[in-house]
Order: sequence, then structure tokens, then C-alpha cells
Amino acid sequence: MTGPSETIFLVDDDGAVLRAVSRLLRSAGYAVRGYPSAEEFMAAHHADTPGCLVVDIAMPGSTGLELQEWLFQSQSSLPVVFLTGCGDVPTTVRAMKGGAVDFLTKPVDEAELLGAVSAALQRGRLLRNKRSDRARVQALLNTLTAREREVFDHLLTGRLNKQIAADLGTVEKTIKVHRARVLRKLGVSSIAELVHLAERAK
Amino acid sequence: MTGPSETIFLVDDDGAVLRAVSRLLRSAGYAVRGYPSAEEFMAAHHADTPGCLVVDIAMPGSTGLELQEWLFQSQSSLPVVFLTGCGDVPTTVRAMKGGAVDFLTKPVDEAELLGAVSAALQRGRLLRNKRSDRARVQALLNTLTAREREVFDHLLTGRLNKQIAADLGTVEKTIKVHRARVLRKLGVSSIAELVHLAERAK
DNA sequence: TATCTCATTGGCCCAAGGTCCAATATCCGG
DNA sequence: CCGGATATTGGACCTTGGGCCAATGAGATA
Repeated sequence: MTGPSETIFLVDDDGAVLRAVSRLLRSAGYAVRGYPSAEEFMAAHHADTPGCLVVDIAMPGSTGLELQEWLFQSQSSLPVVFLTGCGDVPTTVRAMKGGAVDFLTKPVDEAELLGAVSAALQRGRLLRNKRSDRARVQALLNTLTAREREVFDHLLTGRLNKQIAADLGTVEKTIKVHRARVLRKLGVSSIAELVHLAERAK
Repeated sequence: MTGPSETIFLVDDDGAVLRAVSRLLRSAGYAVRGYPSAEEFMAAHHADTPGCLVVDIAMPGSTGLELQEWLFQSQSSLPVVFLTGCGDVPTTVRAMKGGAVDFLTKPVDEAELLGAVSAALQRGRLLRNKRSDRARVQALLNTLTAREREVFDHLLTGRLNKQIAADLGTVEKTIKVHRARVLRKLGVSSIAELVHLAERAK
């Protein structure tokens, strides 16, 4: 169920919490890495790392919310579970609006934490799958020349070669050639597949 | 900006709050209807009503969370803003996970409430637009006979008439006729448009 | 029973797409 | 200046799709 190198990143300024939660998650079979501050985590994090983040809200230096915002800006795909001792309603709302998977309060129920982590990992998998699929399609589209890309766009709207030729100020025969190249480069053999491919790109 | 009959539904067991918030929203130009209990609101509500719901969490009878769950079960498109005096973190998390637009605490800042209501109304508009569009497409698809629907599905995957005929155990000519009927019934003139139409249905 | 819908099939013709061939012109980097 | 990539165009040939007319058979319904 767990991916090859999924890691739970744990950020908490309280060393005792860090050790306790870390031990709990490890005993559940997860790979865990702990950080005593948001800064140290940020220095080590890369955007496409598989796993999830479990983070305290109130910390010296960057807070959990700031870390969440930083992940968003970094286009990271790492889902966030908040774990805090002193949560208030406005903070909870901000965290959840910001896309947090869950917002738990200490002392945390063991099953609750494991459930949240499991959900976060699952969400991360889906997100990474979607992203990598999209990246593959984008890479394919980037192999098209500018002209082929124009033809591609017209094909998506269902226009005939003749019409595309008129739009682009050339003749049908030329479009026919571009069309064939577009289909071959993108590895599809019908307009239906072409449209489905385009859907995956956005 | 505000739709023709958008209404803000206000549910709070405290008559004073009901009157005060109601006056505030009305003075901002909104149409408001107040209910002293979730039950009375539920009795009057229909799933496609345009507007949004502003509801207290703690009430005698059904609570705000129960009302939110009821709206979900009813497939209502009404976005929810919670407004409460005694919110705790777990409740906030449940509400936000349940799709709430916002979760505000009394005494509420006027601008905050107006902002949340505006966001909720906007979300409701998008949701209703999406739903009605989907319903239109579904209605179109329902005009297809069972056989036409089969051909439709195969067309979406980009198969040739000849191949579809083999799959369905008939000859190409028959598929050709079905294909033409499908395109005409759905009001499209190309496979690309057909695929786009199908995308809108789900 | 008569009518209607639906699925089926045929023929015919034309339009459009797919695939070979080859050729010319431009532009860009080595 | 030359080779490579790109855009362009032409021809020939075959396949596929679209429209039109006509017809049959099954099943449901009035």
C-alpha cells in the first residue's frame, strides 16, 4: 500500500513530541524524518518528494501556517496534517482553507493520527500521479512545432482540414501533413484520443 | 452581480442574532430569510434553490453539522457558512471537511461575514451552473436509444465504424447510420465536439 | 390488428482523412 | 557557406465518413 520511498516529515519544536510521535509512526511501519523547525525542513525539502507533512502550528521562527503557505508557493505536492496543542478556530479555518488534510489537537488519539496520515499519504499519491501524468502529456505537446501546435488547437475544436487551412492562411494539403505529424508525434490515431490527451494536460 | 432570486438563508435559534444578522445582510442588499431551527429550514428548502446558508453550530434539535450533512444527503447545491459563538477545533475541522465555505465566530466582524457570504454565493453560482449544464447534457444523452448509446461509447474511444461493427456484432453500414443519428441528436458535427460534450456530462 | 419505434441492411455518390511519393523555400547554427 | 529543421505544396491512391433513398423485421403500443 505504501509507496517505495514515502516519508512522513515531522516538524515540531518540542523534542519530546518529535520523539514520541516519531516512534509511534515508525512502529506503524512508516519511514519518518523529524525536524525541530520549519526552516530546517524547508532547507531539505524538494517539491516532488513522496510522503506527507505532520506539523505543529505554533513554533519559534516560521509557524505551521507559514510552512503550509511556503509549500503552496513551492508547488509542493506534500499534503499537510496539523498537530497542535493550542489551536483556535480562526487558525483551524485558515489551515483547512489552505488545503490541510486534517487538523488534530494534542494529546492526539493514536488512531486519529494514523488515519490522518494515511489519508494524507493517499492524497499525495493521487496528486503526484496526476502531476506526473500531466507532465508526460506536456512533454509530448512540447515536441510539437509552433505550427503543429496551431493545427493541434484547431483539431481540438473539431474543425475540418479545409477550415483550418483557411484560418491559418494556407491550403488543405499542408494542414493534412501537419495533422498527420501531430497525431504521430502524440501517439494517437484518432481525434477522440487527441481530445482525451488534451484533457489530461490541463 | 447577484443573481435574480438569490437568497441568504439564516438559521439560528437566538432570535436576537437572527434579527441582527438579518438586518446587516439586508442593508448590504441581500434578500434574507430567517429560520429559528434547522427543522423549519429543512421543511422549506429545495435542492436547487439559489443562495447560501448561514447557520449556527449549536442549536436545540438538529445542529449545524447535522444540517450540513442533511444538505449533502439532499444533494443540495447550497453552500454553507457557519457562524457560532462556541466553536471548538474538532467541530471546525468537521465543518470544513464537510465543505463549508467558512466558519466564523461571534461576535462576527461585519466585513468578514459579508466576505464569506459573497464567496458562498459565488460558489453556489458556479455549482448551479455546472449542475444545470450537466443536466442539459444528460437530457440530451437520454434521447439516445440503447443501441445508439453503445455506439456513442465506442465513438468516444475513437474506434472506426468497422471496428464498432465487429464489437457489436453487426456490419459497418448499420453503425454508420447509428453514428449519424448520434451526432445529429446530440447536436454536434464532429467527434471532437462529441468528446467535449461527454466531458461535460461527468 | 394497425401503427410506431427501433435496429438492421443495401446501394450510390461525394467529401474528408491517411499514406505514400517528391519538391521548394526559409531560417538557423556550426 | 552548408546541413538540418521547418513550413509549404503537389500528386496519386486508398480508406473512411456523411448524406440520401429505400427496404425489412421485431417488438411495443394504441
